[in-house]
Amino acid sequence: MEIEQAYPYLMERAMRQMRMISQQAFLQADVDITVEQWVVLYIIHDGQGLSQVEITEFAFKDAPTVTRIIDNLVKKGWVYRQMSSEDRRKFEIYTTNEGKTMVKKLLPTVMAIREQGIANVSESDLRVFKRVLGRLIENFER
Amino acid sequence: MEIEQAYPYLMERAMRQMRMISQQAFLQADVDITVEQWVVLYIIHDGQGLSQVEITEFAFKDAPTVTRIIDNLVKKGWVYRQMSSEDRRKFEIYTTNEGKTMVKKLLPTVMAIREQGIANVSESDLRVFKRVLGRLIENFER
DNA sequence: TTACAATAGTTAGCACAACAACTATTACTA
DNA sequence: TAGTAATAGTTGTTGTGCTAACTATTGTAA
Repeated sequence: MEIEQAYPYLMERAMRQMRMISQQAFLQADVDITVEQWVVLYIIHDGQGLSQVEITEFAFKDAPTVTRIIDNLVKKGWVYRQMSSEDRRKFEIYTTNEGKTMVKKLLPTVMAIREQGIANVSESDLRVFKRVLGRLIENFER
Repeated sequence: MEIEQAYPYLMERAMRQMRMISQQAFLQADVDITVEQWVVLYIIHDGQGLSQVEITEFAFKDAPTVTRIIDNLVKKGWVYRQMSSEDRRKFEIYTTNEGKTMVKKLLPTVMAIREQGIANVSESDLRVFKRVLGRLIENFER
Protein backbone atom coordinates (compact mmCIF):
# COMPACT_ATOMS: atom_id res chain seq x y z
CA MET A 1 0.00 0.00 0.00
CA GLU A 2 1.40 3.34 -1.11
CA ILE A 3 0.61 5.16 2.13
CA GLU A 4 3.22 3.11 3.96
CA GLN A 5 6.01 5.05 2.26
CA ALA A 6 4.72 8.52 3.12
CA TYR A 7 6.70 10.34 5.79
CA PRO A 8 3.70 11.26 7.99
CA TYR A 9 2.80 7.59 8.13
CA LEU A 10 6.33 6.63 9.12
CA MET A 11 6.43 9.34 11.79
CA GLU A 12 3.08 8.29 13.20
CA ARG A 13 4.21 4.71 13.34
CA ALA A 14 7.56 5.42 14.99
CA MET A 15 5.92 7.66 17.58
CA ARG A 16 3.30 5.10 18.44
CA GLN A 17 5.89 2.37 18.88
CA MET A 18 7.98 4.59 21.10
CA ARG A 19 4.94 5.42 23.20
CA MET A 20 4.04 1.75 23.57
CA ILE A 21 7.56 0.79 24.58
CA SER A 22 7.73 3.60 27.11
CA GLN A 23 4.40 2.61 28.59
CA GLN A 24 5.61 -0.96 28.86
CA ALA A 25 8.79 0.18 30.59
CA PHE A 26 6.83 2.24 33.13
CA LEU A 27 4.72 -0.79 33.87
CA GLN A 28 7.82 -2.92 34.34
CA ALA A 29 9.28 -0.30 36.67
CA ASP A 30 6.04 -0.70 38.64
CA VAL A 31 5.07 2.94 38.24
CA ASP A 32 1.47 3.80 37.41
CA ILE A 33 2.02 6.68 35.01
CA THR A 34 1.07 7.40 31.40
CA VAL A 35 3.51 8.76 28.85
CA GLU A 36 1.66 12.08 28.73
CA GLN A 37 1.77 12.33 32.51
CA TRP A 38 5.49 11.64 32.33
CA VAL A 39 6.05 14.49 29.87
CA VAL A 40 4.21 16.97 32.06
CA LEU A 41 5.80 15.69 35.27
CA TYR A 42 9.22 16.08 33.72
CA ILE A 43 8.52 19.65 32.60
CA ILE A 44 7.26 20.55 36.08
CA HIS A 45 10.33 18.94 37.62
CA ASP A 46 12.64 20.83 35.33
CA GLY A 47 10.85 24.17 35.64
CA GLN A 48 9.62 24.31 39.29
CA GLY A 49 7.01 27.04 39.71
CA LEU A 50 5.82 27.30 36.12
CA SER A 51 2.25 28.39 35.52
CA GLN A 52 -0.13 26.10 33.69
CA VAL A 53 0.02 28.30 30.63
CA GLU A 54 3.80 27.94 30.54
CA ILE A 55 3.49 24.17 30.92
CA THR A 56 0.93 24.22 28.12
CA GLU A 57 3.49 25.83 25.81
CA PHE A 58 6.37 23.52 26.69
CA ALA A 59 4.24 20.38 26.47
CA PHE A 60 2.59 21.58 23.27
CA LYS A 61 -0.80 20.60 24.65
CA ASP A 62 -3.90 22.72 25.19
CA ALA A 63 -5.05 24.18 28.48
CA PRO A 64 -7.86 21.72 29.33
CA THR A 65 -5.59 18.75 28.71
CA VAL A 66 -2.88 20.17 30.94
CA THR A 67 -5.44 20.93 33.65
CA ARG A 68 -6.55 17.32 33.69
CA ILE A 69 -3.09 15.83 33.52
CA ILE A 70 -2.03 18.01 36.45
CA ASP A 71 -5.20 16.94 38.30
CA ASN A 72 -4.06 13.36 37.86
CA LEU A 73 -0.50 14.12 38.94
CA VAL A 74 -1.85 15.90 42.04
CA LYS A 75 -4.05 12.88 42.85
CA LYS A 76 -0.98 10.68 42.66
CA GLY A 77 0.83 12.99 45.05
CA TRP A 78 3.63 13.91 42.66
CA VAL A 79 2.95 17.62 42.13
CA TYR A 80 1.05 20.42 43.88
CA ARG A 81 -0.49 23.76 42.89
CA GLN A 82 0.40 26.91 44.81
CA MET A 83 -1.62 30.09 44.32
CA SER A 84 0.56 32.81 42.84
CA SER A 85 0.97 35.81 45.12
CA GLU A 86 1.21 38.45 42.35
CA ASP A 87 -1.58 37.15 40.11
CA ARG A 88 -4.49 35.37 41.71
CA ARG A 89 -5.53 33.80 38.42
CA LYS A 90 -2.32 31.81 38.34
CA PHE A 91 -0.97 28.73 40.00
CA GLU A 92 2.67 27.88 40.40
CA ILE A 93 3.22 24.16 39.98
CA TYR A 94 5.90 22.25 41.86
CA THR A 95 6.91 18.61 42.27
CA THR A 96 6.58 16.97 45.68
CA ASN A 97 9.38 14.82 47.04
CA GLU A 98 7.63 11.73 45.71
CA GLY A 99 7.42 13.47 42.35
CA LYS A 100 11.13 14.13 42.34
CA THR A 101 11.75 10.51 43.30
CA MET A 102 9.65 9.34 40.35
CA VAL A 103 11.54 11.51 37.90
CA LYS A 104 14.88 10.22 39.20
CA LYS A 105 13.59 6.67 38.98
CA LEU A 106 12.22 6.89 35.44
CA LEU A 107 14.60 9.29 33.70
CA PRO A 108 17.29 6.67 32.95
CA THR A 109 14.67 4.40 31.40
CA VAL A 110 13.34 7.19 29.22
CA MET A 111 16.82 8.15 28.08
CA ALA A 112 17.62 4.52 27.30
CA ILE A 113 14.53 4.23 25.10
CA ARG A 114 15.48 7.42 23.31
CA GLU A 115 18.92 5.92 22.68
CA GLN A 116 17.42 2.61 21.58
CA GLY A 117 15.53 4.43 18.86
CA ILE A 118 18.59 5.96 17.29
CA ALA A 119 20.90 2.99 17.70
CA ASN A 120 22.96 2.51 14.54
CA VAL A 121 22.09 5.99 13.29
CA SER A 122 25.18 7.99 12.45
CA GLU A 123 25.85 11.39 13.97
CA SER A 124 25.44 13.07 10.62
CA ASP A 125 22.18 11.28 9.81
CA LEU A 126 20.83 12.30 13.20
CA ARG A 127 21.80 15.89 12.50
CA VAL A 128 19.96 15.79 9.18
CA PHE A 129 17.00 14.11 10.86
CA LYS A 130 16.68 16.86 13.44
CA ARG A 131 17.19 19.54 10.82
CA VAL A 132 14.36 18.17 8.70
CA LEU A 133 12.12 17.97 11.77
CA GLY A 134 12.92 21.60 12.49
CA ARG A 135 12.06 22.48 8.91
CA LEU A 136 8.75 20.62 9.13
CA ILE A 137 7.86 22.59 12.25
CA GLU A 138 8.79 25.86 10.53
CA ASN A 139 6.86 24.95 7.41
CA PHE A 140 3.75 24.14 9.42
CA GLU A 141 3.95 27.28 11.51
CA ARG A 142 1.37 29.97 10.75
CA MET B 1 14.37 23.93 28.24
CA GLU B 2 16.48 20.94 27.29
CA ILE B 3 13.54 18.75 26.26
CA GLU B 4 12.87 20.98 23.26
CA GLN B 5 15.96 19.62 21.50
CA ALA B 6 15.11 15.93 21.92
CA TYR B 7 13.99 14.19 18.76
CA PRO B 8 10.79 12.66 20.21
CA TYR B 9 9.70 16.13 21.24
CA LEU B 10 10.36 17.51 17.76
CA MET B 11 8.49 14.61 16.17
CA GLU B 12 5.52 15.02 18.47
CA ARG B 13 5.42 18.72 17.74
CA ALA B 14 5.67 18.36 13.96
CA MET B 15 2.97 15.69 13.95
CA ARG B 16 0.62 17.76 16.05
CA GLN B 17 1.07 20.79 13.81
CA MET B 18 0.42 18.74 10.72
CA ARG B 19 -2.70 17.29 12.28
CA MET B 20 -3.99 20.74 13.21
CA ILE B 21 -3.35 22.13 9.74
CA SER B 22 -5.07 19.16 8.13
CA GLN B 23 -8.06 19.52 10.42
CA GLN B 24 -8.25 23.19 9.55
CA ALA B 25 -8.11 22.40 5.83
CA PHE B 26 -10.93 19.86 6.13
CA LEU B 27 -13.00 22.48 7.91
CA GLN B 28 -12.29 24.99 5.18
CA ALA B 29 -13.28 22.44 2.54
CA ASP B 30 -16.55 22.18 4.46
CA VAL B 31 -16.11 18.48 5.16
CA ASP B 32 -16.94 17.18 8.63
CA ILE B 33 -14.17 14.62 9.06
CA THR B 34 -11.37 14.06 11.56
CA VAL B 35 -7.79 13.32 10.53
CA GLU B 36 -8.07 9.77 11.88
CA GLN B 37 -11.29 9.23 9.94
CA TRP B 38 -9.50 10.49 6.84
CA VAL B 39 -6.68 7.97 7.29
CA VAL B 40 -9.09 5.07 7.63
CA LEU B 41 -11.33 6.29 4.81
CA TYR B 42 -8.33 6.56 2.52
CA ILE B 43 -7.17 3.04 3.36
CA ILE B 44 -10.65 1.66 2.70
CA HIS B 45 -10.80 3.58 -0.57
CA ASP B 46 -7.44 2.26 -1.65
CA GLY B 47 -8.08 -1.33 -0.57
CA GLN B 48 -11.81 -1.95 -1.27
CA GLY B 49 -12.99 -5.06 0.56
CA LEU B 50 -10.38 -5.18 3.30
CA SER B 51 -11.35 -6.75 6.61
CA GLN B 52 -11.18 -4.70 9.77
CA VAL B 53 -8.11 -6.61 10.92
CA GLU B 54 -6.35 -5.65 7.70
CA ILE B 55 -7.37 -2.03 8.14
CA THR B 56 -6.10 -2.23 11.71
CA GLU B 57 -2.68 -3.24 10.45
CA PHE B 58 -2.44 -0.60 7.73
CA ALA B 59 -3.69 2.19 9.99
CA PHE B 60 -1.49 1.01 12.86
CA LYS B 61 -4.42 1.38 15.23
CA ASP B 62 -6.01 -1.23 17.49
CA ALA B 63 -9.20 -3.13 16.74
CA PRO B 64 -11.62 -1.24 19.03
CA THR B 65 -10.46 2.09 17.65
CA VAL B 66 -10.93 0.93 14.07
CA THR B 67 -14.37 -0.46 14.88
CA ARG B 68 -15.47 2.88 16.22
CA ILE B 69 -13.93 4.95 13.44
CA ILE B 70 -15.66 2.75 10.87
CA ASP B 71 -18.90 3.15 12.84
CA ASN B 72 -18.53 6.89 12.39
CA LEU B 73 -17.69 6.58 8.70
CA VAL B 74 -20.76 4.39 8.22
CA LYS B 75 -22.93 6.95 10.03
CA LYS B 76 -21.65 9.60 7.65
CA GLY B 77 -22.56 7.39 4.70
CA TRP B 78 -19.04 7.12 3.31
CA VAL B 79 -18.37 3.39 3.83
CA TYR B 80 -20.34 0.20 4.38
CA ARG B 81 -19.74 -3.22 5.89
CA GLN B 82 -20.53 -6.34 3.90
CA MET B 83 -20.57 -9.73 5.59
CA SER B 84 -17.88 -11.97 4.13
CA SER B 85 -19.22 -15.04 2.39
CA GLU B 86 -16.31 -17.35 3.30
CA ASP B 87 -15.87 -16.33 6.90
CA ARG B 88 -18.86 -15.14 8.83
CA ARG B 89 -16.71 -13.49 11.47
CA LYS B 90 -15.44 -11.04 8.91
CA PHE B 91 -16.70 -7.94 7.22
CA GLU B 92 -15.48 -6.59 3.94
CA ILE B 93 -15.41 -2.82 4.02
CA TYR B 94 -16.08 -0.68 0.94
CA THR B 95 -16.50 3.01 0.21
CA THR B 96 -19.87 4.29 -0.97
CA ASN B 97 -20.06 6.71 -3.89
CA GLU B 98 -20.17 9.61 -1.44
CA GLY B 99 -17.08 8.14 0.20
CA LYS B 100 -15.25 8.05 -3.10
CA THR B 101 -16.30 11.63 -3.77
CA MET B 102 -14.89 12.71 -0.41
CA VAL B 103 -11.55 11.06 -1.09
CA LYS B 104 -11.31 12.71 -4.49
CA LYS B 105 -12.24 16.02 -2.95
CA LEU B 106 -9.75 15.90 -0.07
CA LEU B 107 -6.79 14.04 -1.52
CA PRO B 108 -5.25 17.06 -3.29
CA THR B 109 -5.43 19.04 -0.05
CA VAL B 110 -3.77 16.27 1.91
CA MET B 111 -1.00 15.93 -0.67
CA ALA B 112 -0.46 19.69 -0.67
CA ILE B 113 -0.03 19.71 3.11
CA ARG B 114 2.41 16.85 2.86
CA GLU B 115 4.38 18.89 0.30
CA GLN B 116 4.15 22.03 2.41
CA GLY B 117 5.88 20.17 5.22
CA ILE B 118 8.93 19.25 3.20
CA ALA B 119 9.21 22.48 1.23
CA ASN B 120 12.86 23.53 1.00
CA VAL B 121 14.04 20.09 2.07
CA SER B 122 16.53 18.66 -0.38
CA GLU B 123 16.04 15.27 -2.02
CA SER B 124 19.01 13.85 -0.17
CA ASP B 125 17.89 15.19 3.21
CA LEU B 126 14.47 13.69 2.64
CA ARG B 127 16.07 10.36 1.84
CA VAL B 128 18.06 10.48 5.07
CA PHE B 129 14.96 11.55 6.97
CA LYS B 130 12.97 8.57 5.77
CA ARG B 131 15.89 6.23 6.34
CA VAL B 132 16.19 7.35 9.97
CA LEU B 133 12.45 6.95 10.44
CA GLY B 134 12.72 3.43 9.09
CA ARG B 135 15.57 2.74 11.48
CA LEU B 136 13.55 4.07 14.43
CA ILE B 137 10.72 1.73 13.51
CA GLU B 138 13.13 -1.21 13.26
CA ASN B 139 14.79 -0.33 16.55
CA PHE B 140 11.48 -0.17 18.35
CA GLU B 141 10.23 -3.41 16.87
CA ARG B 142 10.15 -6.40 19.24
C1' DT C 1 -13.06 55.33 37.85
C1' DT C 2 -15.97 52.68 35.00
C1' DA C 3 -16.43 49.72 31.10
C1' DC C 4 -14.49 46.53 28.23
C1' DA C 5 -10.84 43.52 26.63
C1' DA C 6 -7.47 40.09 27.67
C1' DT C 7 -5.64 36.35 30.43
C1' DA C 8 -5.59 31.97 33.61
C1' DG C 9 -7.82 28.24 34.54
C1' DT C 10 -11.98 24.97 34.63
C1' DT C 11 -15.96 22.29 32.86
C1' DA C 12 -18.53 19.87 29.31
C1' DG C 13 -18.89 17.24 25.09
C1' DC C 14 -17.23 14.43 21.39
C1' DA C 15 -13.58 11.59 19.22
C1' DC C 16 -9.50 8.75 19.64
C1' DA C 17 -5.88 5.44 22.15
C1' DA C 18 -4.96 1.56 24.99
C1' DC C 19 -6.50 -2.24 27.70
C1' DA C 20 -9.57 -5.87 29.30
C1' DA C 21 -13.43 -8.66 28.81
C1' DC C 22 -16.83 -10.40 25.97
C1' DT C 23 -19.60 -13.08 21.76
C1' DA C 24 -19.51 -15.53 17.60
C1' DT C 25 -17.22 -18.21 14.41
C1' DT C 26 -13.50 -20.97 12.54
C1' DA C 27 -9.28 -23.94 13.00
C1' DC C 28 -6.78 -27.41 15.22
C1' DT C 29 -5.92 -31.56 17.67
C1' DA C 30 -6.40 -35.59 20.56
C1' DT D 1 -15.82 -35.81 16.08
C1' DA D 2 -15.63 -33.51 20.57
C1' DG D 3 -13.10 -30.20 22.96
C1' DT D 4 -10.10 -26.48 22.91
C1' DA D 5 -7.47 -22.78 20.90
C1' DA D 6 -7.32 -19.03 17.81
C1' DT D 7 -9.42 -15.29 15.21
C1' DA D 8 -12.78 -11.27 14.04
C1' DG D 9 -15.20 -8.00 15.86
C1' DT D 10 -17.73 -5.39 19.74
C1' DT D 11 -18.42 -3.10 24.23
C1' DG D 12 -16.88 -0.74 28.40
C1' DT D 13 -13.55 2.02 30.98
C1' DT D 14 -9.99 5.42 31.72
C1' DG D 15 -7.08 9.00 29.98
C1' DT D 16 -5.97 12.29 26.44
C1' DG D 17 -6.88 15.97 22.45
C1' DC D 18 -9.59 19.59 20.77
C1' DT D 19 -13.37 22.98 20.74
C1' DA D 20 -16.54 25.91 22.97
C1' DA D 21 -18.37 28.08 26.79
C1' DC D 22 -17.77 29.52 31.32
C1' DT D 23 -15.79 32.09 36.00
C1' DA D 24 -12.50 34.90 38.10
C1' DT D 25 -9.02 38.14 37.84
C1' DT D 26 -6.10 41.62 35.72
C1' DG D 27 -5.04 45.20 32.14
C1' DT D 28 -6.44 49.07 29.40
C1' DA D 29 -8.69 53.04 27.70
C1' DA D 30 -12.39 56.47 27.50
